[in-house]
Amino acid sequence: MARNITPRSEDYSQWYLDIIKAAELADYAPVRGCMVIRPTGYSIWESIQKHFDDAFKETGHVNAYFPLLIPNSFLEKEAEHVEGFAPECAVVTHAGGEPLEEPLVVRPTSETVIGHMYSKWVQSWRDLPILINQWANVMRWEKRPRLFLRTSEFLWQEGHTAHSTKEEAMEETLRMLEVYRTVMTDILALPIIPGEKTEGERFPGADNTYTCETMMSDKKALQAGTSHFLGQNFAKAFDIKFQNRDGELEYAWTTSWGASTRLIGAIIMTHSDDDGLILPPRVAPVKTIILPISTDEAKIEDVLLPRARELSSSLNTALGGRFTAVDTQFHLRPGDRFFNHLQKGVPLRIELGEKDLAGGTARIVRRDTGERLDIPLGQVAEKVPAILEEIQQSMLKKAFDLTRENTHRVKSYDEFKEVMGTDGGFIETWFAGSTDDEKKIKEDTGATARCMPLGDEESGTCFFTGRAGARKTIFAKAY
RNA sequence: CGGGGCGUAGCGCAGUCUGGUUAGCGCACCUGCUUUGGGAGCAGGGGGUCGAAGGUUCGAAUCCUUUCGCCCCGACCA
Repeated sequence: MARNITPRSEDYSQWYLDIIKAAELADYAPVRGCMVIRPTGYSIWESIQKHFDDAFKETGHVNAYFPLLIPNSFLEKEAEHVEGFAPECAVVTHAGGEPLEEPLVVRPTSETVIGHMYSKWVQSWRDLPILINQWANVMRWEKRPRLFLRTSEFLWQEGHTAHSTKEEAMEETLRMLEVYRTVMTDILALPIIPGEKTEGERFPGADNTYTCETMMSDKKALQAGTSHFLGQNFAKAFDIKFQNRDGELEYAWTTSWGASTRLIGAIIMTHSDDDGLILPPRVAPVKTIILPISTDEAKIEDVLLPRARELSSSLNTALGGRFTAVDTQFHLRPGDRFFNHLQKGVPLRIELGEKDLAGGTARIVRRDTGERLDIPLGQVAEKVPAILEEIQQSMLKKAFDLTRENTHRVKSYDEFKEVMGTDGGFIETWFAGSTDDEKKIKEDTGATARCMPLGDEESGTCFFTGRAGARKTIFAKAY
């Protein structure tokens, strides 16, 4: 048992923070709400980035970089946008030792500056679509920060596209939602429910927002990524116009979509246990750690280390990358070395000691189940990929099962309140209420409308208003 | 911004109510020896302007005033 991690059942928030500390993922920065992402945490982010970036490239997007500072006036060009973001913007008022003529906003998101640039770049229908993504930091001054889930500065990617037709922009919005769903499910092993946001939960300035909602192990919902159909709102605000095939001027249709370092928080809260982090193999920067174990220094040098390096090399070949590391912390005793990698969530630990060598095997220990296997040395490289894959599938299934088991169907508000007051979790129901109705429900129960799941075109009777034609909606308490 | 906690060694804390030796304990760290397949044992050692600033007093970690910060719970949000 870990002695530096509060049990999850005792204090969920503290458990979450303890894991981040024990796994050395992040640390508090001197400025409130800001965090330092430590090397172990950052390598997870790099892995997430790689999988998303590949998926973006496969769907025809290219990367670019837009500046951190945005003229204050840009934000004000889109009424809903400024209303939504102004309260949480950090503003630069001085530079070069003098007050600035116009304050500069540290970007909370980049729709405005990108809209400005797109209007310069777009003249003809031939200039469309523009399919650009950027990896960047953004700043939103949060009242109540939490490591990875909500920090004042965070890292993310934001895709920004412009299209000549509404249909094409809507297709792009849903395509990228599906890209998110796929990577989050297949790589991060998160049980994603893709859906449409209700009006009250929309991105400021969007006609429509789509989301990937996922359940954490405390049964609360986390918004893991969003894709927005911006209509012509930003095109009109920033004058993104093109001449169509008939020679007429039209406003472009734009989209934007983002996912952030919050995903690391999602991985922690979905998969970890009381011993620390558990990483799904496909996202783990180190998938297997090899620990040579012996008290005999000469034996370590002459026999164990060479065998470990050999094994590491054949494992890397089998896994198609540098995914294996050899632990050389010989100043620590074996127990300390086990816990070190256990807490950091490495999916497989391979112990290579004198006893193993004598038997011609290696001991392989699964992080997710603790299961131990003795495998003949010659077969390790061949068998490990399948074991990792099994871990991946098993973790995803476990997470999906939790979601399924904690999703309740209700028909009335009384039932709704009963469920939220006891079991919690997700509530799946029919809803046709207004934004004010959502506020009332939140005041009463703490739950908010998370999304209206896609692919569910049936309609029913609203549990709150009694109206017919209501849409299937998921409610939950959310991060 | 409201409510509740808390600031004493890297981390976790005792001491504060009732002012009084040189401010303690556990873990971690350093050295040595013994150990070593799931978080070792013994011995020795280093490390503190007690969050900050004022005040009361012969004397303040302790009492008074002000202030800064952090954590948790809410409202706002990826």
